[in-house]
Amino acid sequence: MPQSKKKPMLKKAAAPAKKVAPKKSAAPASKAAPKKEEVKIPAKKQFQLVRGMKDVLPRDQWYWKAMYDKSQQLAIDYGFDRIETPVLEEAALFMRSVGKQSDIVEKEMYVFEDRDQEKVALRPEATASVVRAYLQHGMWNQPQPVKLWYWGPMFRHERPQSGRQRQFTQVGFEIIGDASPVIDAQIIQMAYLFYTELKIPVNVQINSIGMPEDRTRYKMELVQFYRSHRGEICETCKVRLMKNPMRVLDCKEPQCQPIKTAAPQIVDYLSNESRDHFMKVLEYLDELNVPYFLDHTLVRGLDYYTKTVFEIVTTDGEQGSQTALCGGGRYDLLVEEMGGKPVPACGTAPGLERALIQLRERQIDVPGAPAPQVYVAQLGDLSRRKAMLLFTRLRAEGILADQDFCKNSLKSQLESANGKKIPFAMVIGQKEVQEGTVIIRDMDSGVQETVDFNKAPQILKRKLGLDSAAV
RNA sequence: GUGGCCAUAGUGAAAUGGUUAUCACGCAGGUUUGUGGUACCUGCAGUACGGGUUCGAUCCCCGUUGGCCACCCCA
Repeated sequence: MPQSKKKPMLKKAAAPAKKVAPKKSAAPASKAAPKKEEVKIPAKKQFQLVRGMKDVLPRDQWYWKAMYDKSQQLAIDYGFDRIETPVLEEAALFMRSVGKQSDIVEKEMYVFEDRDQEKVALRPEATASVVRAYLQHGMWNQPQPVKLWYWGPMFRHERPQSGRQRQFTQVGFEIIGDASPVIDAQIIQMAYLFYTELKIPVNVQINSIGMPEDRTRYKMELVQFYRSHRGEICETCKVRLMKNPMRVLDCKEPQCQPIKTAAPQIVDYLSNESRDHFMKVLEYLDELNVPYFLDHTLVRGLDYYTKTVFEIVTTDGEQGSQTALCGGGRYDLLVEEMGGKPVPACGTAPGLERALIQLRERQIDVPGAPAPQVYVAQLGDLSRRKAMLLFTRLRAEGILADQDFCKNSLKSQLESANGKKIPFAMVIGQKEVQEGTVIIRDMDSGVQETVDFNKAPQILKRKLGLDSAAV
């Protein structure tokens, strides 16, 4: 018997298909216009999330709100305007900006043809979209720099882990139209404040990768240096040397560490201009009391970065897993590369799922749901009507009341009130309806008082210390 | 993308190649539809999916799906 319990619903769904036709020849007969691939729906299927996707459940909503509020506050304080760009863009946009060779585009991007055979992509990041919008809407005609912030889902097809999903959320701050190191410093400060003001301890790691010319000279030196140590380095590094030399600096193989430390550093190959810029950024950060660690091995995976690059990482190195909470940097060439005039820019993008993990693990308090001040209980249909009316009046008075008018037993209603630690309960039964009264019960002491129905809200206010006369 | 570990009610755990898969929390209801916190009773809910081995699989094997870890990379 018990087994049959789940089936009815499923049966219903399957029923039409069942008897419709002898079916063998049914398929060819249909018009077969755009030739759809069949989506098979197994009869007993338990639907699960698509890999790498996540539900945001009620228990996390207040964390999300705290992060959103913090982002918005920073945006307002620093004079950013909100922008929202679509999740879907022309695939070529990211190939151009993020880089065709980059891992993000090459092996992680969701690219597909839509029904018009248009090549589209789910955005793997949003800087490219923001720059696209800057150009498309002629924002260079506005006072420069243009400061924009966004919040939304990004998509990368990677192997999921904790703190790494295929759909994840980023908030971003972009400043387009100014080359000054002040901008870099402010962007970094904002990212830093985002975490520290949420009580998440973090470290800022910073480096400058200069302009392409600087890098070309550096890469030659680096390759030459590594060649002279060819015997000592790991296999992957040998490959990296050919494909993308600067990646050797990311290597975690123990055998490569000594070579890495001894390797030439990019800072020594910067042009005077790049070097001055970097020094200025550091000076501003000193002045702003934003602590940072210079990390000459920090190179980032997006092709568009120039000069300043930085990452914000967790301070607890518990597991090596997903310590990078936020990345960012300057991208002075991107706007031009995307078809605009040469316009310098700089930005950052905190990853919110990773911040969320920190908030949870550190059990950081964030503002939660406002607590109900009174619970309205009723017995029977007649009193339920009065109780509903009372609830409405309480609400009009600005008192947050809780209730379960769908419940019948007083016991379970008080149980519910107790469970939520609500300080007062109001009880209406037959007798009270008759008398035009309502019982106010102090849930802590159990002391009860019968008061006039119409005066109940005011009396409760007094008990709650909200008496307007007292103000 | 590569490699490894894993999958039992909503949650956290336990158990077994053979009757009805156990416990706690949770949720619903009850202990004379008028009183919560403690107590007691009842109920709800599960072996991810598909295949194989077997007389018999939740347990062993394979595949799928999903999670986790490391790498790659990144947020």
